[in-house]
Amino acid sequence: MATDCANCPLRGRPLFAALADKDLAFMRRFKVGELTVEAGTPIMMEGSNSPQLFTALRGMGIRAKTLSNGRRQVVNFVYPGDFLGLQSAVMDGMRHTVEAVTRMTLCVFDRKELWSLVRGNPELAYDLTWIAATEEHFLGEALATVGQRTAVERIAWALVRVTRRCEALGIADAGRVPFPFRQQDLADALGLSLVHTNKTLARLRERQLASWHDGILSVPETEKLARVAGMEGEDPAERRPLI
Amino acid sequence: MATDCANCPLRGRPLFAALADKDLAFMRRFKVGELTVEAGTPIMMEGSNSPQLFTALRGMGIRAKTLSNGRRQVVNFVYPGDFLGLQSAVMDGMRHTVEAVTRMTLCVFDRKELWSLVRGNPELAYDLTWIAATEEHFLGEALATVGQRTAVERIAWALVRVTRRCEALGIADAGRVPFPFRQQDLADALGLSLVHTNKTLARLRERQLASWHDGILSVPETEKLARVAGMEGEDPAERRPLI
DNA sequence: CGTAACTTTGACCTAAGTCAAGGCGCGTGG
DNA sequence: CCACGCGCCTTGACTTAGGTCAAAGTTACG
Repeated sequence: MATDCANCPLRGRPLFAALADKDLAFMRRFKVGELTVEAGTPIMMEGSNSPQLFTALRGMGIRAKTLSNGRRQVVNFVYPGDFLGLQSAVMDGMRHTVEAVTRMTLCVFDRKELWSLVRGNPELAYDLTWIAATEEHFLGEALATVGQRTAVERIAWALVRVTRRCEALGIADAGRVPFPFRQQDLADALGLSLVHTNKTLARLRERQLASWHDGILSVPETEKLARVAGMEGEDPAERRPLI
Repeated sequence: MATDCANCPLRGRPLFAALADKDLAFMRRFKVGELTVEAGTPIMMEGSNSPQLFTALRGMGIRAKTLSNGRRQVVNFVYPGDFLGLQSAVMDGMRHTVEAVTRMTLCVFDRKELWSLVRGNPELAYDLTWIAATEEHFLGEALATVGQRTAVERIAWALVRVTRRCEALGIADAGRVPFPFRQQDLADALGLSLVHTNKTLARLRERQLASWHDGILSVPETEKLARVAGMEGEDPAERRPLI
């Protein structure tokens, strides 16, 4: 049975901004159900034009796009609270694939109602723009990372981002956070080869900066790793709207 | 003297979607003036929180961010019709620098009015989201390019994108389009070194696929270059809203 | 137990980076 | 009016970070 938005397990987490009562009411109407998928299931396909929008409630996934030469770029790792499908709604058709990596539960919205949401509820329309702009910002950072940083820096950057995100989500436990992906996924996210990713991770492990086993990433001192990444100047995950 | 939005030289270009009369009226109120800056002028600074938003009317520029190690990532090339400052408005403060590369004319809007725009005019709010989502999509492509393509492919990709953009804008003349940047800028956009960029451009020139002199890029057969880039599956610049 | 999906390691290779030196056009000031 | 300085492009010689190939561990599962 579906959770009521008012009792959403995510809302209230430090990461998410509070929502006014009337906006919550609107959300409730907008939400059409919940979807649970097994690990490995594709949620949205590149090119497809899904009639649904989602918010990840539980579990993790991957956004990726595949080039015509067969190579794959992981665009982002999906964690609870992420909104999926805005591109497909606003442009026409999805521009990347989203796939569940663990079992996931998703909040389902009706795409057709998006317009009525924008029309009827400016706060939520603003939040939507906020989300898109934030995603844009993230991709800018990722681009700068892949374009300008070395392998160690890239990996350190990614691990720090994930750790911070999980901390803000409240799913971190003493520097230990869920990271249920394969090394290949991380490699594809950072434009590195699997082998080099593996070796670089080994070096970070030796230096006691990060270890990652069995889907658990553990970064004892985020600050140290952030210094390795050369990300001193960066803002640590700010509060975001939850739709 | 400022151009009236109704006579905007851009509106009406094939690239841009038409705007309803009442939305135009709204735009007119939203617009507070015009700004002309000389080549080389920074328009928005990383970290700053400019009280203005802009739409590029004439001229070209660069969006870039600088990492703490001093390396620079060019995030995008700015052409007429691009909206500047959404990030700064919605998040807090600009996340990258925007700099004029030629003399530019910008349409100026009052950031404080953004909220009233979202509230009072759902069409425009939707367009705003559209713009952010499109920018996000572009950055995803760029990320995939820098992460997964070789040097030749990257450069070919960038040149094709610019050419297509200019064609849609109606500022292309038989495959010749304005591209007033330095090789260093292109290199920084693609995560390549200046030297390698130069040599790769030379090779494309020899193969008669693209030549670029004195700020003019000329791509005789976009399709051929697109094939070199490995971008067969890609959508050729769709119609976008102009704000 | 066998096999399939990941990770790890070692040996070798190459695309792209770095360094360094010239070239070319333009603006400034002597 | 010339020269010299500066910003940008070009080229060649050499180096290297990271890629590719290949094989052996490790688990998990049927």
